Amino acid sequence: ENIETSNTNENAGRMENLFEIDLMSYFDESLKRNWRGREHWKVRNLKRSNLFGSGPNETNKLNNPQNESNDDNEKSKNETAAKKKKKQTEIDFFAIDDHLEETIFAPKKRANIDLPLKARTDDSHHLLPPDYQFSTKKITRLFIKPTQSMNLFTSRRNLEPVRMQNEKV
Amino acid sequence: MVFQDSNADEDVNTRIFHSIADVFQKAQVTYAGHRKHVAVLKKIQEKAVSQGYEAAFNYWFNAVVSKVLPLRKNEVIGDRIVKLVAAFIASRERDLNRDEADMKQEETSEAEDVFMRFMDQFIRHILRGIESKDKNVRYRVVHFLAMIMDNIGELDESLYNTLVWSLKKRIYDKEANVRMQVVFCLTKFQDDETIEDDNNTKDATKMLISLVQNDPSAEVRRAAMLNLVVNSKTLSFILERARDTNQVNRRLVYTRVLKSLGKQCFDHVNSEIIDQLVKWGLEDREPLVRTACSKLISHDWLNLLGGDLIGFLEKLNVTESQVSVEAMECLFNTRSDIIPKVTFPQEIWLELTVEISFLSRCFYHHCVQNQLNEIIEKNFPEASKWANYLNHYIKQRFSNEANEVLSDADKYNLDFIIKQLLVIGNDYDFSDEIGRRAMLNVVRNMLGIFELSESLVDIGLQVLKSLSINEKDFVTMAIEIINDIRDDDIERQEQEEAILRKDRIDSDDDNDDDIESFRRAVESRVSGKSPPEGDILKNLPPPKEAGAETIVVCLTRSSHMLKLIKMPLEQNILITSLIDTLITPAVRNNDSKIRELGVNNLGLCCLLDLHLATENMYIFGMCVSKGNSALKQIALKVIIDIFSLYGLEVVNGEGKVDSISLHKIFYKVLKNYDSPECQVVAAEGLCKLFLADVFTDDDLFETLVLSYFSPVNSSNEALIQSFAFCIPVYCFSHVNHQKRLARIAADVLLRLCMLWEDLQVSDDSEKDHNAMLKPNIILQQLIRWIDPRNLINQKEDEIAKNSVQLDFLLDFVQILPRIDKKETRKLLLTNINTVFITAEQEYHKLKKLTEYIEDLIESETLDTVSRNALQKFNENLIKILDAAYEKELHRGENESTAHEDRFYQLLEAPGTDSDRSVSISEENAANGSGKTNGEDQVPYDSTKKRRRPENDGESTFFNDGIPYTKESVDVNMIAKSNNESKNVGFALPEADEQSDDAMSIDI
DNA sequence: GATGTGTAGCTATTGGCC
DNA sequence: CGCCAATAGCTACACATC
Repeated sequence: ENIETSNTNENAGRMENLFEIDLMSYFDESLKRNWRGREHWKVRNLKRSNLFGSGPNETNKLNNPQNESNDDNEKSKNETAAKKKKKQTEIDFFAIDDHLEETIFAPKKRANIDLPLKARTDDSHHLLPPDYQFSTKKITRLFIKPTQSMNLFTSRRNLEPVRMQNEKV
Repeated sequence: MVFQDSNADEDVNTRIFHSIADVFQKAQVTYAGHRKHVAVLKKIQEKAVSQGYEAAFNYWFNAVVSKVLPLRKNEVIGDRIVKLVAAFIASRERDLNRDEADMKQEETSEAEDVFMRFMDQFIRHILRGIESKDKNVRYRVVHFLAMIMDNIGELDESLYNTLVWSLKKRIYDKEANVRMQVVFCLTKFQDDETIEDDNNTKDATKMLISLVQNDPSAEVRRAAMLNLVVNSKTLSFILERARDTNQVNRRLVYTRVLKSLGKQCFDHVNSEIIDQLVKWGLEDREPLVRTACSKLISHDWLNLLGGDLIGFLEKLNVTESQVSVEAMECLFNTRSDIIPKVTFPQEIWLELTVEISFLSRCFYHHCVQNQLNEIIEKNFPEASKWANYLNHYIKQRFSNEANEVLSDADKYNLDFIIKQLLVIGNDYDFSDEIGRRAMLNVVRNMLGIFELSESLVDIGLQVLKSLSINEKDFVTMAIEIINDIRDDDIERQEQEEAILRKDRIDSDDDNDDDIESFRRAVESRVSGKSPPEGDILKNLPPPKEAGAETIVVCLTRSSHMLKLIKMPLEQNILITSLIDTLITPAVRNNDSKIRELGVNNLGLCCLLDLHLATENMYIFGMCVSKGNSALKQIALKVIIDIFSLYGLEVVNGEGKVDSISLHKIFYKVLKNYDSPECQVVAAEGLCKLFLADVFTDDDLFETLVLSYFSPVNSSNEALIQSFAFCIPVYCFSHVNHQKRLARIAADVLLRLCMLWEDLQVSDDSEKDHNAMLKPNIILQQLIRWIDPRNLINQKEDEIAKNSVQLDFLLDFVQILPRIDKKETRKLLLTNINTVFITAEQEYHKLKKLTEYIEDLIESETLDTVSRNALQKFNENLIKILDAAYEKELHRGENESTAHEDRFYQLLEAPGTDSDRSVSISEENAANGSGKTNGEDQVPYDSTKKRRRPENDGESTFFNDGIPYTKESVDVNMIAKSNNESKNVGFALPEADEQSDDAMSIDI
């Protein structure tokens, strides 16, 4: 009996550990592009799990599959037509258009064709800030005893001194 | 041929036109036949010239080109014609050069004149469009120019000036594509300056340098980067792009710039920069950049150096390098073919250089990682020999003559070599007892060396631990080393003293005194009493303790030792005595360095014993609130680590520090932007503690979130990045976490909006303006954080039922009227449609929300944008509401009718006052906290009420109306808690009372 | 300024070629 | 065997549109 229970405990612990590690790498993976924070976070990150209707409109679409296919056909037709139009327009170099140059060389008047002054210089020189490489690993490590780390996700309210990792220098 | 001789002027004219048009007509369709087309054009031109119709040719040529100018970028027709013209011009110029080479002087000058006239008028013609209001025309003009730049020949000076002047103006064109082509043009003007002229960089180059840094378009910067001439002045501007915000630009530094630099790179770029570049490359967030960098190192550079790894390490300046470990790892991993070629002959171990020792360390590590045991055996000696080698270098470094013989650089290098040997030793196979003992001896002796550098102490102790039988053995040995150092010092002091006295005594002719004073000195040291005064005057006071320097040395060793152990304190008397004899006195010491080390040591001990930690929380708290910056930071780390380990057990109890006091300390540190480093520690630490559910206080969490958005912290990169990582991890890791944010989100938003509005009117220029995010961005961010779809471990139906965003919206619509400016409200309202609402959510909440929304639509004086957004939202909401109603009906049928009745009531009497006053919070109290496993002890409702604007003054932390400024932490709370409990609080004096004296506390 | 579409700049694979 | 084009597929960025 004893052996068995200890085994199951061990397994449970192992599972927990796996779970913890999984979660850690999940967050590291999904947040690694948001490191600059604030205005630099991008919408594309953490792709919404579109497993199910991701919005109120979804129901409508599901109700009218026929319309959709029709739309699709029309769309594809329109698209190809538009593309052909764009690509097919040839220029008639024989036609003489006296007004062409008047218009294309027309003085700019007031139309501003210049970059606004404040956009011409940038204090950051468009360079990335130093990357402090925050990660679950960094977060879980103790500050003054980096060889020891805590569990974040499992064992809420923690926290036995878990996992001593001797790290190489 | 289309045109033939004709007498009629008009006729020739039109024929020229038609001929040209014909070529262009055909050339626009395909690139095929361009060579022929160019030839035809040349023929036409020659014929026209020969007939005296040169001007006509030029005129019609311009005319057809004009037709192409309005074509936008990537329009193939435009591209083809541009290429055609460029090919024509290039061909003409080639002919001229060839003729010149063939010495056909007469013909050449004539043809050259024709060509120059043609170019002159053609360029003048297209330049007419360089400031066209049509961006496409501007684009095509500069496009033409860029393509013909190479073959432009010699220009008339006035035209040259006009051209340069026009281009200079266009580097600030609104359109990035125009600017990009201008860059291509400008590159041609810097060609002749590869010969460096020290103080006279060409205008074109200067402009490109400015553009490479300042242009808002990544593509323009890229163009400038790739086209700048490479010389000592430009190179740093080019290489700097390894940190460009644009991923492609970063990558190109490695795949293009550095690659093509080849060997020059090592000759002209100093090692610090190379190291930095490699570090940036290998640590980049983008895998593509990382692979580009590793490819550069492991293929291009390695081949360039002919596989010379030592040479490579020299280039990196290995002793100073930050990335050499990663670089070597990358090399070994991507080029496994070099592994068998690396060998370490026996002789080498006594002739190590920094590079070789480092290579061996990385190589050893790689072999261990990949279990290449044969290779290890082949190259690395057995343990006892290894110990000898190690000892060889230690002796060399620390022998008595060392100080005279070795330069500082020598010592530095020897330290480096010793470290590498120790790192290898740490992983060595010590199953052979003789080898183990040998190594143990060497390392033990080394650790006893007074002058040993801290990094060697660190790795030395690690090796010692690897060599020890068990942790107790390790601690025994380590403490023995520490005690020896201390005793030696005391002994030395006593000897010195004795010698001093002996000198005196010798002159006094008395020997007995010596022994007598020694006895007294020992006595006083033991008893702690000072000797009688008369003796002090006579003799030097006997030392009770080791000197300051020695204490530092001991504390350094003990802290590195404590870092490595996990055995509970109660099993280890030795450490307890270490605390009494070394650590506690250090904490009380007046020397700040010693005190910091002491606190650090004490902290490490606390991590081994809950009781000790509890006892010392007060001291650590005092250190944070009173200490200088360094001490503050250490103590803060200790507190956080203790909490991380033990949770709240260490506070809140008889004789314990109460957690509110500690909260207050955290607030204070978090808001003290005079010491940003401490802010970061506090932020990261608090995030940890919240994540581990050690802390669950809403107000403290709100402070965290406000810190993230607060403009005063905008320049604290580490803080921002810490939050950018931690807050989402927190929110997405548990429903309760997300709920916590949702509870405070509306309040956060309100405060920040008010702050933002204040900033808008204050005329503190644009800096402050940019320092803060716009409210709509903040809202988006908040909404994202509380989006249940981002939660981990959630099933679909759970997500659909989750109503945190709905709760937030209910708060949101209520704070909305408190935002003064219509503009701000508009910014917020346009984002309302991103909120996640489903029919699975609680019906009454949905219902309530529609009422609020409809109210908003009716009552508010709204601009169209907001109204549209609201109406769109409302439409969706109503649909969902209907669906929810259906569901509710079904459920009602199955379960009880009590609910149903209520819903009917709600439906039938929408919007009546009585209905509205059925407060949401009532429901929340029931639903909000009931399901939370009791983790959220604060009932949803009460927190919320407290936060309602009307009650603001009572107990919210930020009752001064302006969010997050200065001293907005309330003192009441602390005072209150102090009165209530017997807990120990911190008397926190104002800043002016701070002094180091406050630190001399007794335990 | 949110949105969808288009594009540049890659990577990886294939098959033909010397 | 390595080299090259051609091809498909990918993502972050740029552009267009309302």
